[in-house]
Amino acid sequence: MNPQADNLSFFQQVYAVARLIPYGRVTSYGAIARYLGTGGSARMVGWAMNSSHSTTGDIPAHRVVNRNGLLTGKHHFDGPLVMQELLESEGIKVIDDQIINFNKHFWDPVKEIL
DNA sequence: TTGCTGACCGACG
DNA sequence: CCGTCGGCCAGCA
Repeated sequence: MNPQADNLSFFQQVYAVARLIPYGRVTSYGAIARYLGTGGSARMVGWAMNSSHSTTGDIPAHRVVNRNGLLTGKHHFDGPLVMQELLESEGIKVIDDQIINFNKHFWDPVKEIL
């Protein structure tokens, strides 16, 4: 089979969507995974973010949180407080690693991107 | 090469 | 309500 059957690899697709996240908005790993059609591969989305530091281009990984709006991956940044600071810098309130009004800031690629 | 782990999610009991 | 399990894919020992 052609490894290039699809346009881009799974990781590349994740990076593409992550870059499309608008300022002051957040999304979840599962939402991205669902948009890619993988659904259950939500873990790979997080793994892709882990490799995002290796990729060229700005990947707003701080705008990607888990389904609960919890900053689960904050420890993977330069510091455990970097993610929260970045979100607050964009007008998103974060208390105890939990995004306030998460639903209001939530950005679903499936609904936003057609 | 095989096996385990991982920034998750949903279902089941 | 809470604990547990399976699924998905890629990287690493």
